[in-house]
Amino acid sequence: MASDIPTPGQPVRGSKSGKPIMALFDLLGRRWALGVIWQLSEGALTFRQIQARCESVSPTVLNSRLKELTSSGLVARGASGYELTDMGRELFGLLKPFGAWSQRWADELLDTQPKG
Amino acid sequence: MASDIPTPGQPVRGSKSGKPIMALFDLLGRRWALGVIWQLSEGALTFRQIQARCESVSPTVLNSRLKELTSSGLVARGASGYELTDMGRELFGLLKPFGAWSQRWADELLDTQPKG
DNA sequence: CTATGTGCTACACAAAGAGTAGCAATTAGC
DNA sequence: GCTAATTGCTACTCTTTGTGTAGCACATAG
Repeated sequence: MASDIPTPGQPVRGSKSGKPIMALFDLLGRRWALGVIWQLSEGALTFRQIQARCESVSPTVLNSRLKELTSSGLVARGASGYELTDMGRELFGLLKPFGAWSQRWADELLDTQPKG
Repeated sequence: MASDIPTPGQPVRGSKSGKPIMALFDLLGRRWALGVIWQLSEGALTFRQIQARCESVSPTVLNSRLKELTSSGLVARGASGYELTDMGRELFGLLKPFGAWSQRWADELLDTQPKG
């Protein structure tokens, strides 16, 4: 449903105050939301291409995420498929360092917990 | 269940490759995961304090998130409650800019979509 | 032995997501 | 116009995840 897409300024799941950061966390804390943004950072992709890159995402969920991200102004439909908007690319800019960090996290985690 | 906590290096929900970034996105893309890290950034909090700050989080889910974040090395139990580890604080460092950005996002969004 | 606060568990219910099938629309070749 | 392939997407059933409320076991304070 379009109406439960988290929007800053109005109450969202888990935050009656509607604080922008909570709306954002609600939006990004849904399955595949972060992954879709990540995939689109390299350029526009069609629906089926996104599906293929996010191995197990069901079309139902992908469609929901795309609608949510679209009406949140992070994704738009261009000639060659779905792509990040300016705001979407800004957000990816913040997300980008997570890539390198996750590597270090993985190393440290596998070091301290060698198979658990 | 402890066994389906996303861990880099082994397949996670949505990524058979076990890429660290996908494990991280899986971990953070669960309800309240981002919010809990955000709340803990200001200092240690007890279980009930976290509950109170994340208005509608159920104890079931909060307990799951805390277990996941703990065994992922981002959160630990100290004398005064749950708190971020060094890695957790590092991750919050990456997350921090999202606060300011979400404000601008909110402004721009409410400007282009003035109520819907 | 009550009173309060803690971390949590146990349900019953609801919402979100997975997985598969398949349709309407478009493009291409014949 | 008919077939075939590809696209975005809906429909459906089933499983997983999260909500909401109650309440227990433990601790500290009186």
